[in-house]
Amino acid sequence: MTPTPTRATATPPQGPETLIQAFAEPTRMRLMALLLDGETCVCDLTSALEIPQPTASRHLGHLRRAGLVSVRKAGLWSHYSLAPADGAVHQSLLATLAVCRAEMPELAANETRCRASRGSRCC
Amino acid sequence: MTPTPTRATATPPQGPETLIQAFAEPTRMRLMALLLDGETCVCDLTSALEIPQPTASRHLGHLRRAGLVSVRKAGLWSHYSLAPADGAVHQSLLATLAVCRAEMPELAANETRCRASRGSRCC
DNA sequence: TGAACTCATTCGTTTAGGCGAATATAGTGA
DNA sequence: TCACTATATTCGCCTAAACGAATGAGTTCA
Repeated sequence: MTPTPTRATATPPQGPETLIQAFAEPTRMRLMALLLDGETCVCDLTSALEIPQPTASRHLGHLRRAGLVSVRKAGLWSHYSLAPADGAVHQSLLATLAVCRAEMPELAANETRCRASRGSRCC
Repeated sequence: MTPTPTRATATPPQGPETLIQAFAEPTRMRLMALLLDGETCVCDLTSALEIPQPTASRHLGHLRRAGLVSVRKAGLWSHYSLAPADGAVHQSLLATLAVCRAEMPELAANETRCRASRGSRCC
C-alpha cells in the first residue's frame, strides 16, 4: 500500500522549524555561505571547509532534504547550489545568510580557499 | 585574578551562530513570537504555551544570555521583552520571527491564550 | 573488465541539549 | 518573623544529532 501514489516531490514543503533548524548548524551554515557564490561541487566544498568528505555529504543531504539546496549531477560530480526561496521564511533565512557572510570573517576565508580549489584539478 | 575588570556587559556581544542557535528551537521561537506583542511576564508565557514554569524560565534564560530578550523585574514578576536588535544578524532574525508568526497558525493561538491570561489575576 | 575516482550511506560511539522533579532565591503582606 | 508567591537554578535522565571509520553505489576511462 501507499506505493508513492503520484510522485514524491523532490523538496517536500518543509515547515519553518525544519528550515531554521537545518540552517542553524555551524557547518551547514558555512556550506550555504559558500554556495552564495554559485554552484559548487562537493570536492570543492570539502577542501574549502577542511572537513572529511562524508561529513560534507551528510550535511548537504540534510540541507537537501530540508529544501535549502539542490543538486545537479554531471558525471562523477554533484554540483550543489542554493535552492530558490520557496516561501517567506526561506527567503528570510537567505537574507540572514547573506548578512552572516558579511559579518563573519572566517566565512570569507573559506570562500577564498574554495575559489582557489575551484580552478585546480577537479570539476 | 580577573575580578571582572571593568564590568561584564549584560548582554555580551554574541556571535551570529550563538544567536541563530538560540533562536532555532521550537519552544524558544514560540516564546519570542509571544513577545512580539510586547512585554510579558513569565506566568503569562507559561500558561499561554502550556509548559511547566521551569521550562519557560530555562528557555528565557537561554534567550537572555544570547542577548535576544531582556528582563525588567518589578516586585515578584519578571517582565520579558524582545531586546532591541543589536547588529545585522539580530535584526535579520527578528524579521524571520515576524514572518514565522505570520505563517504559523499555532503561534496565533498561543497569542490569543496569552492575551486572555494577561487580563486575569496576575501581573 | 577492471582500476580509479566522486559522492552517498551505514554503523557505532560520543556529545550536546531538552525535560521533569526537586530545590533555591527573593519579594510581599500579615 | 512567617507563610505565600513568582521566578531561577540544579540534578539526573534521556533522546537527538554530530562525528569518524568503513563501506557501498555509480561513473569514467584505459
